[in-house]
Amino acid sequence: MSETIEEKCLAKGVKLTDQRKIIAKVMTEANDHPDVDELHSRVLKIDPKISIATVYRTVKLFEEIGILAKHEFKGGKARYEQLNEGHHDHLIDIKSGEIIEFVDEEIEKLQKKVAEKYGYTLVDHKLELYGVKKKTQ
Amino acid sequence: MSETIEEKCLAKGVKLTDQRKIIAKVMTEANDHPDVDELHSRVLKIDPKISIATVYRTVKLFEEIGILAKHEFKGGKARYEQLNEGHHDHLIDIKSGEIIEFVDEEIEKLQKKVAEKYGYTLVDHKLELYGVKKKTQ
DNA sequence: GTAGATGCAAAGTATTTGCGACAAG
DNA sequence: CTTGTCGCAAATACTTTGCATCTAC
Repeated sequence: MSETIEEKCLAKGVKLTDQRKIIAKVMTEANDHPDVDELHSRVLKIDPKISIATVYRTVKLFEEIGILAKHEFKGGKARYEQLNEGHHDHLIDIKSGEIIEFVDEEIEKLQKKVAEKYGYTLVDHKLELYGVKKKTQ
Repeated sequence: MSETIEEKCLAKGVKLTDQRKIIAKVMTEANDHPDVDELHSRVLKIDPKISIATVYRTVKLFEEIGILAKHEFKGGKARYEQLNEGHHDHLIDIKSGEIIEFVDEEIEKLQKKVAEKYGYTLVDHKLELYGVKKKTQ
């Protein structure tokens, strides 16, 4: 079911260059949400020749063919994460910057309902929660 | 209850310059979500001397003292709107760019619940729905 | 072999900032 | 008066792009 990024590229007729393979690998191994700079420096550790322009071009391409998701959280640079089957939203710790992924079916349903109510079909959405850790847990 | 922007500036000890008054007026009269360029050109019609730098500084200031909200919708420049008592979220028509404001108490409650579940106190959130108009309404 | 990808540096956008002149309180 | 603001232009931050070269298929 869950194919690798490389398989998806083949399926889409996208050329599999070394650079793309490396970027795919780094993103697959990442379990955070790196921005382009961060991604670039991780990629440089594998191949020090890859340019930042290629990284920009590649994340854009990967986003278009649906294997990466781009997030523009508050006041920062764009950050990316690998897109798997399961959709999720984000809860961001405004102190530490930590990002928690969550799914809430009920909210998803209500969103669809709101769109319908205004005569729209929901095609996408963005939900970000910003919070602070509670002291007494 | 709902004070004008000027009253809020006084209350916060913020100097009321002509430029700020004009920007406040334009934002108060706007019933859309202009970006800084658009705001600047509206402002120029009243006083052609006001610089874009001042507009940037002012919207930032107004955001800090809680009288404007900044939105960074998909792939565009930052857009602003006046913040009134009632909080609302946005439904964006991805074809026309039209923006519909909505409130859904149930979603709000669920968001708080999600944050709680992970041990967080919700301090802010962002919910944007992207949709296309239905043909048969 | 050829279409498309890469690296580089230059060009774009959007936004911020240093500074001397100026104005609000 | 004094502190903060303004306009200007230069600077910054992020991202895109033109072009000559190279590479996957």
